[in-house]
Amino acid sequence: MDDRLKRSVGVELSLVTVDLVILTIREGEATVLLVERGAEPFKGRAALPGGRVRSDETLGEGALRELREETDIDGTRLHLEQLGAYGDPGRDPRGRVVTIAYLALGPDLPVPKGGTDAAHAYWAPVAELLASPDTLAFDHARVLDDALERVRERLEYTTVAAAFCPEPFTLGDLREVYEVLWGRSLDASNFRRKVTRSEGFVVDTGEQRPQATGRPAVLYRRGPARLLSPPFLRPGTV
Amino acid sequence: MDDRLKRSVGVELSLVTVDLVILTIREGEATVLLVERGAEPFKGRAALPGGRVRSDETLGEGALRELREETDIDGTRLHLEQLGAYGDPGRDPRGRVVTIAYLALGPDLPVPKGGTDAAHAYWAPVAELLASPDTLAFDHARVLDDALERVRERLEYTTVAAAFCPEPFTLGDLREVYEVLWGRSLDASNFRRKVTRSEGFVVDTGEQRPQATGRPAVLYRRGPARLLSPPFLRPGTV
DNA sequence: CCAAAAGTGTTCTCTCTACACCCATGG
DNA sequence: CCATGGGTGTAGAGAGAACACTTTTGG
Repeated sequence: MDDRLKRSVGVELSLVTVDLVILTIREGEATVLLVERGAEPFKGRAALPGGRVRSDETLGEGALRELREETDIDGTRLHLEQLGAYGDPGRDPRGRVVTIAYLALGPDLPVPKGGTDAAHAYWAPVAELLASPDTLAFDHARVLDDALERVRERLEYTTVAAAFCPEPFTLGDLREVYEVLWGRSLDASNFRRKVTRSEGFVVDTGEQRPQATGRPAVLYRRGPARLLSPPFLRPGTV
Repeated sequence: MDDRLKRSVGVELSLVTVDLVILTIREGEATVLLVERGAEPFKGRAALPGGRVRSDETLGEGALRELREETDIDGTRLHLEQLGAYGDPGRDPRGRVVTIAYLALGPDLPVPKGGTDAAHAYWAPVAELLASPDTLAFDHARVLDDALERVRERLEYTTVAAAFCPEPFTLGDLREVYEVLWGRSLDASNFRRKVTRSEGFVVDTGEQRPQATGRPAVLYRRGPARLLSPPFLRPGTV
């Protein structure tokens, strides 16, 4: 921090942090990565991973660094986008703390246990957290809520759903992402048409994967398209 | 700021500001409210109105306060939403400054001249600013760019377009908002059907307004609906 | 053969689009 | 009467919803 800045503004400074909402699908449930806080405030409570932004990095770089430090996940392979800023006075008992929340979406990833900073990181089902919001430290329940709504909306207008699937994936895998996050079942045949007719959403690998039961499914990879047009609107929002 | 916080984090603190992108339509052009900066850095340059967030207010309250102080506009009657956080190192020569940008949409408003803080506030056409981005201080050209794209998207999925029209307004007025911001002309009859069939978008007042030329138009007010479903997709995005 | 999931086809409906056409006003 | 913008009607194309039906595997 530049000395001139400190002098000119006196004590009107804030602590700025980044928090990460890292979502994935595990065993048919939307799941978020949490850490157990090791320091006050909220020591011992569950919280979103995050930390202070350094003065020589962008907000996005800070998010990637915290992701690596706290969870040992390489974020460059995840979908990462800014969710918003949270700065209500009183959201942190220490005083004014503004946090920039980031949304990270990825396939089910193993979280290393033991040895590292990430030792205390674990996956938790989103549904339970939203049902009892006081589980989470700070205003993280609200951040999580906003993140989920953002994801549901992103599924409608973009191809990010594929970010949840480890490659290669079947159209059934992809459909499960929508079904879990939207909380409703979709017609498999209409879903197939929608996805395969959206240019650049998925790419056929030519390979197949035998299923636990039923006919083997063709395997796909993520395509180059990022936006869905026309969009894939949630049924029942009308 | 709590003393504990200052001690615990040392100098890793940032200045947090809010910046406002206040958009309106004036004479058929998208227009943004700017101020001439009265202090370094960028003294004398055009910039988005904004300022420091106080420690006892929310980010949104800070945005409303700055709006009032710098432009004398009562923001409670505008559409106000958070756009995002901008915090690249180097965006402010004084050091690390994180700004939370807010988007404000409203009808063409008179800006008071003289006497107040708002004396140096004025409307500027957006097109010229985007064509020569170095006109604006800091990274405000990028913020403005993001704001415009956000607005164009909001027009598709929400009823905010009506926020640009002083009440009561005609469907021609409303259509102009779309045409100006999307940069293309729309079929008037299809537009009418779309709007009047979207429940709660506009409310018929029963009154009429004589036009400069042609048949008088029915006057409407904003309806209670905030979301458009089905959305009103931009033509040609496909 | 049966269950289950993949994948195809069909029909109905709704929306968007384009464009023709009528209405009401000022000049 | 004419130009102009408001407002209505209509035919065609395309997308989505619902659902019947076929295919391909494991058990």
